[in-house]
Amino acid sequence: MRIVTLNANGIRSAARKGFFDWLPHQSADVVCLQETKAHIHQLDDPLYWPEDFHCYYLDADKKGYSGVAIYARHPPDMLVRGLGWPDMDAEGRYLEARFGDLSVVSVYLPSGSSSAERQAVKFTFLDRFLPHLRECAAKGHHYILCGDWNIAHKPIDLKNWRSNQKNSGFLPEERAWLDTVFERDGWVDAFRHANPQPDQYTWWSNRGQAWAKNVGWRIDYQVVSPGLRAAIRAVAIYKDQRFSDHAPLIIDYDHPFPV
Amino acid sequence: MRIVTLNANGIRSAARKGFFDWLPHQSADVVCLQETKAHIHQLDDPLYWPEDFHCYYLDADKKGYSGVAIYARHPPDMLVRGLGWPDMDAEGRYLEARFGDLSVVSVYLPSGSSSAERQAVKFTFLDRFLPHLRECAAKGHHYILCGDWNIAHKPIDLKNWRSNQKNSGFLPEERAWLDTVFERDGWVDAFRHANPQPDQYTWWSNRGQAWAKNVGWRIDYQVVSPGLRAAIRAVAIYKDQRFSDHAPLIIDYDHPFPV
DNA sequence: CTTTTTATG
DNA sequence: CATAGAAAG
Repeated sequence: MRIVTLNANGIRSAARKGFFDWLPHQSADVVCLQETKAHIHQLDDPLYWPEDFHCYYLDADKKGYSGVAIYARHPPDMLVRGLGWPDMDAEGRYLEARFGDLSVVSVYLPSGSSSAERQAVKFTFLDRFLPHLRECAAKGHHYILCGDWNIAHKPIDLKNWRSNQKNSGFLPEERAWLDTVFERDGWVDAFRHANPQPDQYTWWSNRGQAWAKNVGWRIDYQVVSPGLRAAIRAVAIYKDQRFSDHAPLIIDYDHPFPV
Repeated sequence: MRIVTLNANGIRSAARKGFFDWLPHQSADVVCLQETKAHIHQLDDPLYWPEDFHCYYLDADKKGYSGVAIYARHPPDMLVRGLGWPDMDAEGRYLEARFGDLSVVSVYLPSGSSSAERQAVKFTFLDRFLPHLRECAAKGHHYILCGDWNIAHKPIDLKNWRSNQKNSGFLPEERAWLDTVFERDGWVDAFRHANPQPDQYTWWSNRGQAWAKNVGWRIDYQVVSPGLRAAIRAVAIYKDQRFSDHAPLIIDYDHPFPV
């Protein structure tokens, strides 16, 4: 079972850069996208409805902003649109597809980098999301939460950790929150579980020479429930092409895809 | 004496397209620009202050909107900024440089194409500009009024005159106003005086294949006072490079440049 | 620095 | 269709 996640930074921009030429060659079972930045009526081109997938979009109310999607090779038994939080759901941040005993989620956590107000929104999301994760855990089935969590967990997860300790995305409170998710509650950072190497990033600023110098952050995750830890087979960050300021995170699982 | 006029559709865009590489080779005495679309503090690059010229900018209050400029090889004796009409002057539409017995003007008449409200503004400008022209004529010295008048005068001055009779820029009232300027008041359309050929345009829509098919309009003029009629020596519309959706209009006059 | 809007032409 | 600005990341 192969799952691909990508913050597209505009699905139409990613399309122009060849994402939909690349995708059919990935043998993906599920594809999770974040920051589609489009309303569904702007995606009438068949390009945005790739063959062999069942495609679901959840848009923000605001045009050109946020938005998540899931493409699934097999039709899900159920689709969950949003978290039941009207303020966050208006921003198109959470889409869940249930396949038998497995849920795959495409989630886009708020960025706090643009203002103190947006950082407060991010903290509010974190405050509410932890109980949500605990409800998921209590359900007793498998979860794979794919997406842009907008937090680098540890110093190994970004190039310049010292200078970023006061910047959104590597604040002590944000890191402590991820500690709780991974270390107390037992969720698994699938990429890091399989790859302990440094310099493994999924996002590079567009400013300066960040990409050329690999000055990046690992803020995109596949976070899996404890029962899937042993099923993590292979992990990869795809950097041969650039569809976005983020790179696709591709993970293979032994767990059979429920059909 | 050579005078060049161009609606730059953004002086920074025209710069990217090589306007300031081309300009030094033109032996221009005066250069008139319209739609600079920049505030002067955004033009600190020396590129925008070409050597061998005295450079004057008149900006609109609104960022990125309208704005005119004059570059003069010799320093003018006097510079007139605006027409004394606060509403129009806030839009950066009129800059006059006086050299001895000659005034050279860079003028950008309002476009009416975006709304009925803007068409009303255009008509208001026309209503006030005719008395202004008569005041100029009464002064008894020479005038060369360069710029984008946003009106094609006669059917020969645009490709599709029949279908444009209800469109701003070729309305009967606008054409009649130019009739008054040229036929009653005796101002001279210098390009047409020297070149009676059809298909001589200075603006082409960016939509479709207007440029490739030469579906254009002649809406940029050098309008000269009657005493300069006999001094019109050579006229040209420069189309070898494209700096803008408008083309430079270059006219040589026998009248010696007053220094 | 980039994507996507919006206003304007 | 293109320029430039605004909002957001």
